Amino acid sequence: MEPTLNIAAVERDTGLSKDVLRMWERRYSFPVPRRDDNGERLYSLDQVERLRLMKRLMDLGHRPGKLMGLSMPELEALSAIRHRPAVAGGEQARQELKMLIDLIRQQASNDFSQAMHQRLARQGLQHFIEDTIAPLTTLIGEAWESGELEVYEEHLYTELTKRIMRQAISALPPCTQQPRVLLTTVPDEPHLLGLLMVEALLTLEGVQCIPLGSQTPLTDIVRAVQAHRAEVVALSFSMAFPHRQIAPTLSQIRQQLPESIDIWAGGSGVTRASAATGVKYLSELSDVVPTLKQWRQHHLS
Amino acid sequence: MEPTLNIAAVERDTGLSKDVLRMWERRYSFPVPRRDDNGERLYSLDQVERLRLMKRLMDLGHRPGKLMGLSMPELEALSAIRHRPAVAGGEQARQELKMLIDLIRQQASNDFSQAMHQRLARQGLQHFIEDTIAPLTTLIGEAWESGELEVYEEHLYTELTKRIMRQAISALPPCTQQPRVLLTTVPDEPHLLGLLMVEALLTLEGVQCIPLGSQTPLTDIVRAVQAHRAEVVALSFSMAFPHRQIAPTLSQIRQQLPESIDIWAGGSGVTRASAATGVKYLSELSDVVPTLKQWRQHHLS
DNA sequence: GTACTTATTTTGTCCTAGACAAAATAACCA
DNA sequence: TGGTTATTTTGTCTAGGACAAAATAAGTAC
Repeated sequence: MEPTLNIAAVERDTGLSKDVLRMWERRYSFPVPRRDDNGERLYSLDQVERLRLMKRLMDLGHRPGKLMGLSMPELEALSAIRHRPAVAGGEQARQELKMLIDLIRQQASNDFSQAMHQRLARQGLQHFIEDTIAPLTTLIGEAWESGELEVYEEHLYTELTKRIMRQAISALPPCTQQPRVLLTTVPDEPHLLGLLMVEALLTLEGVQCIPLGSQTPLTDIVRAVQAHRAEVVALSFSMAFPHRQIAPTLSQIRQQLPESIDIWAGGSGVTRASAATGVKYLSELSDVVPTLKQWRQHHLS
Repeated sequence: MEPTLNIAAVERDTGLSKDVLRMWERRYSFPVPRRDDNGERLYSLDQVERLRLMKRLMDLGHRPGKLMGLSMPELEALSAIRHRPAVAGGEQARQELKMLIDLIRQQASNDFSQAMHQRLARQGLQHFIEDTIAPLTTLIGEAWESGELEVYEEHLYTELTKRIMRQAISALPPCTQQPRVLLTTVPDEPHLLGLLMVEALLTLEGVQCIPLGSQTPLTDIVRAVQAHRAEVVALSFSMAFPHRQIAPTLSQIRQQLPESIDIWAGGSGVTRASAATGVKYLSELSDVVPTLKQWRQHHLS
């Protein structure tokens, strides 16, 4: 007797909303789940598996209409294609990073943490971020996109890496220089790793950071900015965040904050988002420090 | 021109689902939002504020039907009532904890972190968790329930405390003893602090912990257990998690895992949940170590 | 009065099916 | 080839009906 999932469970497991699941059934005749005595949908594990794959492909820019006609092997083939260029840097550097990922895949968390700590000690925080964490996170992202990595492996990587980052940040001396930057993500966006990298880079530049963690309601972001007298709000959006919602979300925050306060939006999700007025988009990690310098030049002269 | 929120924004800001918002409007005639040209709901800030308050009260066990008739001052009065007994321990201990909370409220994050580090060094990890973090988190919870604390203050507390905890955990030596415990939360449950306390206590007992962070899809929890050959899955549910969903969620995981694997469910949310078969409920942090000892006695003899 | 069982109310989540706007693409023209 | 305009695609909103599980009230036995 195979287990089945109701529509709420499928929403949680796939990230596709109930509305979308029902609409696809209406429009494309997929997925058509069984029904229980009460007429409620019961999805099979196969259907959920396919939906997860389709969601992953859609986060890469594919459209549901095109994916519907494809068979499972065709979808997997599509997923294996590299969509973005591989990590820059020498072949040796790349091999080293691959080895770190292999540790995650072999469930060798202790070895992974130890190796990362060593790299941090050797490279120093700034280079550790630029040359290890950033490219490694990109590699992890690519591996996930192409289906080589399980979600739980990505979770483990993220959790272990967050620990190292937070540890490194709290080892830095407290800062008192301008500006004060409030860092967080909006609801439905749990990914915090990119923002931690930003926080580390900013802290290295002497910026006072106020880290609110992830998923702060917009109302509370606005209130926190006022309470902390922050001059900048930094928000991050991942690929998985519904990119249609990014611009309206940013506009809503913009609307409730005085013009004098900067909003910086970053993360791999923003590249596919339409622009909101009065918001600075940082598409690369390397944009952070120049944007900061620009702010200081503009406000501290 | 006052800003207005559409139904999706209200869902994000209040945690009340669109279905619930529409149903309340139909049933109780609150909230009745304005409509745009397209007939879509536009909620005012006042309505959202009231909804946030009602959600907080409902997480405490109040029912919407009773709350609907009340005025805003009456709701606030209701919220100010203590629902759970205050933190145990002497008056002096309590005052010290209150002072820590005050640091958060004064936006003195650095002072807070420093004070916490001092306490950790003084008390040692085990007592730090039992005598500082656990009661402090309870106090924070109470302050939030009674409306004394803003959401962003709770976020800041959580983020700073998570950092200290993670730092303390990674300072411990790697463990090799049985069992292997996989720790995570389910989707829609972002609160990780309680689980970090459990992880620390378990690590102190020599347990191998596999921390997946928060919000792992159920499918991936199951896969991770298999891949890591974990013997125990520890899940945590906060007050804010829809308690109706706890039992079905746990049952679903139970269904997909072999009987030999323990499921431990904890957090302040589980006390209001109905029971799922084959799941151990840990209602208190102090249940963790006894439950572990029981497991070891049962499996390692 | 207390403990237990049984009705009733309350409440959230699911359902169908229609509508529309914004984004993405195709078609067109310069 | 580049830029503008139509068309298609897609997600999200809408209304109102239905039902089951949880919570409460009512009833019954001790």
